[in-house]
Amino acid sequence: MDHQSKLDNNVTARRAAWDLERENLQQRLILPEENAEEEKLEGSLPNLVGGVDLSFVPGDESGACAAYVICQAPNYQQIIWQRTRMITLTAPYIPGYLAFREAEPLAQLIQEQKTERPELTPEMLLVDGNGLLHPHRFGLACHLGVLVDLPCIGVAKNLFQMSDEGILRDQQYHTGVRDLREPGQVFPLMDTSGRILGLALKTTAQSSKPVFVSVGHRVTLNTAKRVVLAVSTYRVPEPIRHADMISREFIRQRVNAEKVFNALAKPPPDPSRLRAD
DNA sequence: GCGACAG
DNA sequence: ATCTTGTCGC
Repeated sequence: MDHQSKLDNNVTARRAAWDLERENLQQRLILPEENAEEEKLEGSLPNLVGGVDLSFVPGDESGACAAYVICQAPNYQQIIWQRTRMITLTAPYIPGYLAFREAEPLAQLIQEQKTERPELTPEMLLVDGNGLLHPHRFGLACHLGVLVDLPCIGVAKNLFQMSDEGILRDQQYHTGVRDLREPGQVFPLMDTSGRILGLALKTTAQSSKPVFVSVGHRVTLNTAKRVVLAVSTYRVPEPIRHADMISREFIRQRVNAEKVFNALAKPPPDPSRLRAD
């Protein structure tokens, strides 16, 4: 048995276990009817919107920084609460199984906030990744939404192509996206059964590329679209953009501190040794 | 077999 | 996700 097939077996075994775990969580997923009272928001916008993201240590498979921010209306550029944490990831990134790598550490940050500052719990949580727009109809936004039981929206920066499902960058897709002119315009992403799994949404006039919005948990696609648009000053919604910047900066600081430490700990190279032989 | 592949 | 600076354009 060669090395490559051992790796393949590990991935296969992992997927089988994760599929069972996913099916259990999936039973707790709540998807409100699109027409049903338009939820609690009823055309209004949430006052507090949360955002989560991870940044990674360059050249390190498991080192990462998790960030969770809460932004406030009206423009959601103001952060009223934030936390970052260095974490060690246990699972590899396998396409379709992102949640099993990222959901747990993010859920911990959110649960801590709910305990320490329950009054700041956001009415909506934005996640970097997909929700229903997923081969198992249960992406990170669904997974995390169920874990913390918060209304949750998935916002991906790239389309997760699922050729078997009819979600692909074909001619129709390119045409539809090219025709997005104004912020708020969408191109529906439909699977082969005719179900709309998500939207390619143009968030700002400047951005040529849309973001890919899908329902996570306890939210309708209409509300998801409305909220994402409302919290977007730039292409990426503010809460996610801030979580991204904060976690990146944390990593950058940490890597720099390491360099300084190593420079002081190791003896500086002795130039005289270069021609000492 | 080939290409695709959220983060 | 990350490796990476400047550069073209509004």
